[in-house]
Amino acid sequence: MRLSRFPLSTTKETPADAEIVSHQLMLRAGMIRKLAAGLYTWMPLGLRVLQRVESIVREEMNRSGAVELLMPAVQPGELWQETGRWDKFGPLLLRFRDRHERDFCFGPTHEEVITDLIRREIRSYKQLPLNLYQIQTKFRDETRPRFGVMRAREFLMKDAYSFHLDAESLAEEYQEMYDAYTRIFRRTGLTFRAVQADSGAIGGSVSHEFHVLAESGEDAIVFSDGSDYAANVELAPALPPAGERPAPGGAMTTVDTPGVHTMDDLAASLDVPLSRCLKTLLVRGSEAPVVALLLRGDHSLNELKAERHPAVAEPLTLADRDTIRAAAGCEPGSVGPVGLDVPLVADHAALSLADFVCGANRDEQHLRDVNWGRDLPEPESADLREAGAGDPSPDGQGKLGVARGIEVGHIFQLGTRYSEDMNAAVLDDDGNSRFVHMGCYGIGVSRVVAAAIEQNHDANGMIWPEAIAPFTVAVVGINMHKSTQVADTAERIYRALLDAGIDAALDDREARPGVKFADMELIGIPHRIAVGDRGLERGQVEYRGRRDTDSQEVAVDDVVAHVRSLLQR
RNA sequence: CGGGGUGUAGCUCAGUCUGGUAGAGCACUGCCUUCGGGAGGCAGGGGUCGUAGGUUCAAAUCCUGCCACCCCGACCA
Repeated sequence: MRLSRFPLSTTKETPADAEIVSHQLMLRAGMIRKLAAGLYTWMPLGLRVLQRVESIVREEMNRSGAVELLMPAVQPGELWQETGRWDKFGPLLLRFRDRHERDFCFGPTHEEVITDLIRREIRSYKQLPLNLYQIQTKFRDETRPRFGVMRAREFLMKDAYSFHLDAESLAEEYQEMYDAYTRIFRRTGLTFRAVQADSGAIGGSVSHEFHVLAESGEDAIVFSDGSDYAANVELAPALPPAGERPAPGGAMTTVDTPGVHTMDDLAASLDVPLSRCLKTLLVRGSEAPVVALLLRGDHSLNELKAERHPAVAEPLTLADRDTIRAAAGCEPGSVGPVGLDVPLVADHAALSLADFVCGANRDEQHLRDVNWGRDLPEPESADLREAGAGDPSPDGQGKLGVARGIEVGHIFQLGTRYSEDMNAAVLDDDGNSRFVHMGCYGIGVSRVVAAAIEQNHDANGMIWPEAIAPFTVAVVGINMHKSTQVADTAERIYRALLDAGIDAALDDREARPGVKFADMELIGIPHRIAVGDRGLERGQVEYRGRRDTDSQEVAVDDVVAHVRSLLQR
């Protein structure tokens, strides 16, 4: 590509409405342009990256035996009525009517359409297993689209659906997809992790998310340093502490704690570690109006775990100030379990405390040296807290570390949920009709692009992994409109790179060198060859990798081989 | 949906408090100089100041409604 004929449109200034670095850089580099909230045009530069990701996904899906098709983006509402999701999906589903007043929606996902297709097409177990996928634009009417294409309303998704006679076949295909996803994300050059994810009503570890690791990720994931255990933190169990609870020491006493309303205040004012304070959270109960959840002061509540506890009402609702005063007789900062007449559920770690500090259920007072069994009854125990760094791994091997990730892929065993609702069945070898088992497998293709930037950038801009870079090499002509020597050499190198099968850009714009360098760094081209009169006098050009701090001189005739050797690494 | 914020040139923003002829930088066009790390000079084009109404001799500025966008949260997978 000759950049003189390519609509590159970079800016020095960061657009005011972009919050995260990938969004800022994509706008500054001219990769995307906003049309409306959550709707973006992919400019030629951005589209090149998007298509590279798309190609990798397509190649590996095909390699895995999945077969590509393309379904309509617009879907009839009646299909969604069949599965009950017309109502359940709520405003996330963009609905509209055609001229005959029939209901339609713009597809946010395609389980209904593909299941409808399969029930018409597939009659026999001999036609199974089958895995069909598409790469297509989806629309989800998010209440708050944000972060550019990271969470857009319209986005590009690869969605695959597999169909099987039984659960065993589904499990095999699931593993096939797990392996394919691993190859896909490995090929993009990104650092990623597959983690166990919330599997909803189905149970077992039959759902995995694939996360690109990045500090700015919205999800926390935990992983063991002693095994391959990795999970979304919302799912990771926190093991009960090993060892016996220490014996009680001195008698319980009441202390005045004026102005103390937070756990940090409490630990500081009484000079006890946070880990020996007890946090009491009042939430709405499923039977009792209020239930107290007890946690160690340094632990935080895992909302998913709390919500799944039978005593807790769904959805999880923290008690408001009035409810707290009615139940405990004090302000939120002084609530404690001693003498509190509501059901108590204690996290395992909280239950192994001795001589702890907690609220006294009187304003501005707390209790010291409180002990389970002695000063109050032993409460029910449960796993309520968020697992954290340093915790033992749930599989018993190693300790947990915590990282942040961006969810770019999700694979799931659906079972017969949709096939039953929509009556998608085949005949087995005994002639019996059986509902097909289904799996679904998604990749947020456009989100991968943003995630790649979140993970790979510096003060000068983006740093693309070679596999998804918009161009692999930039040939920058220094003042090439003034020097035929430079123009000819740059042109020759550019053509030689193309002939070698390397995706090169020739920066033949009539711009100053500093502008060109800055642009090539902003748009993150992995390799750069600068051609200028100064070096050509000695038969040399300059090579510089995007992460390098210095350039190196390479003979004009060797530069293509030089780049090629770097690419083969 | 709740809370907060912002709407002035393509972009980043000043001007609004205290009403009185629409501004700067970047970008863009032309000319000159310069040109191996986001050049300088001169000249120029570009605005119904988000929108509708109101107050006023006079509104970007004050008042009211509406719209759009952004942030936090809840929601969603």
